[in-house]
Amino acid sequence: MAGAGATAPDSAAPRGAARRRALLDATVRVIGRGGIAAVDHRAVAAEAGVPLGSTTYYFDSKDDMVARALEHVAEREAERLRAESEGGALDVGPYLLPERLADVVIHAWAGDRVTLLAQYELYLESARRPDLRPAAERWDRAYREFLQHALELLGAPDPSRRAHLLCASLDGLLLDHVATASAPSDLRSLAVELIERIAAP
Amino acid sequence: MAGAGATAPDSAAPRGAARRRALLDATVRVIGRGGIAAVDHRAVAAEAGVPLGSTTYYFDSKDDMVARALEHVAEREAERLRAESEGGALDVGPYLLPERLADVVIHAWAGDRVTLLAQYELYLESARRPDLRPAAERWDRAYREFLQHALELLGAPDPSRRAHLLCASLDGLLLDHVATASAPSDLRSLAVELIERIAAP
DNA sequence: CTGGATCCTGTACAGTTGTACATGTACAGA
DNA sequence: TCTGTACATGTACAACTGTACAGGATCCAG
Repeated sequence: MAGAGATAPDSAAPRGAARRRALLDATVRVIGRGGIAAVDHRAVAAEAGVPLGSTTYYFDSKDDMVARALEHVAEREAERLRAESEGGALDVGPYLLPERLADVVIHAWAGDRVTLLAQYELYLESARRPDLRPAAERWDRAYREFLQHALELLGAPDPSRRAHLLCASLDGLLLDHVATASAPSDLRSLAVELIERIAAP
Repeated sequence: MAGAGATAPDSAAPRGAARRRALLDATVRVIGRGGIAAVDHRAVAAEAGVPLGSTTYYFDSKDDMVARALEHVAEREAERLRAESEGGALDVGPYLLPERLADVVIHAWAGDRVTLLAQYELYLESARRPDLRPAAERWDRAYREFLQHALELLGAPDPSRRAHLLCASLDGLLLDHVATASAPSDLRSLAVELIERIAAP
């Protein structure tokens, strides 16, 4: 109680944290629906249901807003994958693992095309803005570690390289899916085949 | 005048065609460097070295400009792949074909990161704008037909499905490459492995 | 040469957008 | 209760952007 902050229940979560998060979610939705070109203070504020002034209170600039939005989704995805990995999502036999893996990778996104589009948009933006690279790289790393773990369970050789390959391939598959709005069942079947082929000795 | 135009040597290429193309190329460069968000009449005009007024003369609107830019790159890519396929680019033995194929897919892009970024940006935009879908689909189809032809040469079963899989996977690999600016030699080696695995019986 | 079509461009302007800031309000600690 | 700090927002404005358009240059058939 003495020394470090005692009475404050949550010094890491200042009062405005919820609103800040709401603004970030709104930014992601705006990007998903209209691309980064559609991001402006007024659109984001309206989407979040807050007044215009809030956007300049929580973010230094428009670029900052986009940068935080990337960190936001990257952090969320990384955490989700870690949780999925530590929880027993992959604890099925090697025969079922490819299906299970495909579901984990796909399912979380299948329902939310807008967020998925925003993720690609932000990922692409990170190719152009060096300040966005660290967050994008953490995201990538979490994704690959997740896949590597699965590949190890499948007994695939050189799992690090295979994870790289699988990460990129599945990304492409998902991009194709989101662009063409293909049927989810087709996507799943293609993902499973891809996983099996890349895991094969 | 009577009947079909006789004297006109090139009724399909009106006088301003070159300038129009220059504007489209400029648009692609602007997109590649700053995303679709960076596209505005003045930036494109400056990039093309033409006055502002030209942009409104050749395009109905900013959206139209972006749409034509997508059609421009899609058409160019489709033609390139068809030419590559009909010229003997793939006429090597099945042992060398994967390497050759990887080179064709990669090499044309390796040198021009900006154009590649623009292509992804535009492809993503086509996921949001229905009017861009036809061009994006023609692009996709040309890409897949090229890959299918190669897969047939490799004796892969179900080449249509495999081409779909390979198309998406290579796209993902390239996206990863362009985002992380990875070494081209790594990219090539990964692409070859992917081709071999997807072509395998 | 003439007339008309096409090509071209500088300028103007209304609408939009990023951002600053003055003016508050809520709340924790003294 | 007082006070400082974080939270909040309406308003203002300079800069930017899309687009219209008047007027001019160039070309070519007749």
